[in-house]
Amino acid sequence: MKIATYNVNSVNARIDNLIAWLKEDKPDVVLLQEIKTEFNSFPFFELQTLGYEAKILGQKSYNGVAILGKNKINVIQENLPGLKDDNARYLEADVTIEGTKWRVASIYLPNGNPPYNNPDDDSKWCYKLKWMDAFLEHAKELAILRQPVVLGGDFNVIMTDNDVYDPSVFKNNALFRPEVRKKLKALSYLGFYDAFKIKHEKENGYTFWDYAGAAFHNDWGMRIDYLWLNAYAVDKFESCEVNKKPRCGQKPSDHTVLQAVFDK
DNA sequence: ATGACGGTAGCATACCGA
Repeated sequence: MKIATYNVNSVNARIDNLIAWLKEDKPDVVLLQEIKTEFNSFPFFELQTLGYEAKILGQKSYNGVAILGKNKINVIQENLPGLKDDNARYLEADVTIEGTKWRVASIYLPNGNPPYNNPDDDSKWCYKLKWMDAFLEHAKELAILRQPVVLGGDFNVIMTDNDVYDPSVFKNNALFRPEVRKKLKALSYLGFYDAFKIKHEKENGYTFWDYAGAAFHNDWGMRIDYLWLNAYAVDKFESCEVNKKPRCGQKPSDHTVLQAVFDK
């Protein structure tokens, strides 16, 4: 059983890449971020042809999250409870696979910059902190579920110096400030495990490389996409890998796929 | 200190991302 997360940077601009990857890797559940489209323009048909049902929380131009599955998807939560949010960034569902009901969420956490490039405007930074607080409050509810839980997506947080090609460049960046690192770390105190780090202590695990300046070629990347597992999911957990192939071809997203394999 | 590149809306160029 394979669960993957992929920030596609527009599902319609990426449809060929997405289909090629789905055909090759055949994940059972896919968490998509930045689909950048609403319901009427989402490629439901193309995905159905490959055997995937899709549930989406869409938005025109920006943001938007989706969950794809080979099995029936029951949406549990659209947007975070207790947060008034104009952006489509959170979708949670139950998916039953071979008799086990999995709780999954597709998460697109706010970027939070400026103040990095405009110290006078802290609105986006404050929005990120508020969003993370609402997410952690909700994660406390998810932490008591007695079923496997996988929280995946683009968290827009670089947790350690090892997770970015040059920590000094990102010192004051909203992705790397101590406030957001501390908040994401709190997820582990709630009993969620960083799937990639369980299996890979030393590897950088980059999931994003900027389009500009040959960043991918030079491996100037960062690890900002995560799969967080509760204890029930860890029980079934077998492996977690970054798949760089979707970042290599024609017209790639600036992110790539992070996937985890489970025993049933 | 910052948007090179790339996507969207919509038709020129502004806004957004990390």
